Amino acid sequence: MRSATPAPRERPHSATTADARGGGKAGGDGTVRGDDVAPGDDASRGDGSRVSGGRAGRRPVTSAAELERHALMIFEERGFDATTVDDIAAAAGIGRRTFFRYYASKNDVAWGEFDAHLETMRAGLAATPPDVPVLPALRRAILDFNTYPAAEADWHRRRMALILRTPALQAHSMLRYARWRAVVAEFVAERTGRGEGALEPQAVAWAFLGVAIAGYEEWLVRARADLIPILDRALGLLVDGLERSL
Amino acid sequence: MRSATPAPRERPHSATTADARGGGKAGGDGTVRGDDVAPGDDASRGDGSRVSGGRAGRRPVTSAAELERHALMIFEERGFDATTVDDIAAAAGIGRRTFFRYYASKNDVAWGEFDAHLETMRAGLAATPPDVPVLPALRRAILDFNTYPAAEADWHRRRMALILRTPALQAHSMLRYARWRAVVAEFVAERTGRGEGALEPQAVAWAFLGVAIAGYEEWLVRARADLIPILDRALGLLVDGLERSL
DNA sequence: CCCGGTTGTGACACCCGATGTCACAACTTG
DNA sequence: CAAGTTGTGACATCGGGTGTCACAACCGGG
Repeated sequence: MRSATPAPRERPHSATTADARGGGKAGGDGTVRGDDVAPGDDASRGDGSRVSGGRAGRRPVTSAAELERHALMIFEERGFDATTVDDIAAAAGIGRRTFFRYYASKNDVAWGEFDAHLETMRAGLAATPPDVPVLPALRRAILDFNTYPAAEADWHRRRMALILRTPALQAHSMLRYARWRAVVAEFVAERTGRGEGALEPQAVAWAFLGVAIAGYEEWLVRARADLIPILDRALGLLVDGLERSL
Repeated sequence: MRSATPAPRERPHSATTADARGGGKAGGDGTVRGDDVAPGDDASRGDGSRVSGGRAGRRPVTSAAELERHALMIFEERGFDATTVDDIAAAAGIGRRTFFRYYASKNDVAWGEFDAHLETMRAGLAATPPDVPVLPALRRAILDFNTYPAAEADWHRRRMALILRTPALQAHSMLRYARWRAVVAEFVAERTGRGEGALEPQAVAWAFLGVAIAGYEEWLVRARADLIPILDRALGLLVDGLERSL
């Protein structure tokens, strides 16, 4: 889901991209930050064969996933705040302006294709048998939502560590969380026959979001632990009642 | 707590402040946004009497509270994003740079003296009799924390509406919430004998934060409702157990 | 093989939030 | 009045984000 690198082609006329500095009214001397990295270290195709799937127009130079990889590595190496968009763009071999066509902001890179993933949770909740009570249904759906193939576990951990430990990203994540909560609230509203904006669905959504994040933070602290059991314990606090669990 | 306007004095040599535009290398034509508003509409003292409390140095031209008032009004009128820091500074009759000496960012204006207020909650929790169970103690403390004098109710509503409905502020608020959660978690940790960073204290803090915000949102929707009963109902969801309340 | 339509990129120009620096204003105390 | 202290304003600079426009690269069809 995360590695769909499009068919790579060799880059003709790539001479200009080295000095790809956007913005900056400053007529200065250049301040070349990133070095001229090849856009992808994937296997390069020798011939100029046409592999395009009948799609019109110029082929993308990179992909959102590849940008995300570059960005995450630089973030980890230099820190999120100290990394400029130009750094990421240069590392990916694209211009600054192009970066913003893949991601709306520097913050958004960290979350990748969260929204698409979220849709699967919505669908999963909608498909829950009606005889499963609301809270256990949520518990199950949230666990599923956060279940990743083992191969991606390390990647996921690094991504979440970045998100949950960088203040700017913590803040920005609120907007993602809002959509996540909307999905949960929608389900609770439908199940309990209340309006989606009513207190109970919203409160439940908030509460589940909160304990889930607490679970994530616990997971990040425990070096080699599995996420799911911890998350399950956190969700259990709500499902079984806080009082009984303290 | 919020209205401590310092003794106003007439402003000598105020001629320059009209064109108080900071930054901007642009040698453009000016783009004068805010009009030259008087810094405070409070009663002006005629004589130049010395009322200072023995404090050395130049007296502040304005105050954080006054800036907050100006800012909130402009935000409501023009929208948060469309309001520039220069607008606020101009309205308050100060320079842009001076604004940032009162508040670290445009976002921070909205929250005012939240941190100071938070300390009282910490103290209140610490002073809770040990025979009161954890969850009811939290419920009580949170209600107290959000109890404002009736005179400030409208002000508080407007402030929270701004915060909870402006994406940029929603995001930024995460950082305030983190400190709020830390206070709650500290209390729970002490009561339950766990580490402050352990899963349960953090989860409880998150959950209470969440339902409290849900309560606030409900309050904002209901035009003339009181905050406290709604908030109490939201907190009750956790204290009494989610399941029993759905 | 050129031609128009489509899609992606790069350069340029700007806006605005935020920060460091420094000179100067205003006030207190001696 | 001089010296020390505190607040303010102007200047310069950085970096994220956006609109615009020309151009590149690919498609199909004539």
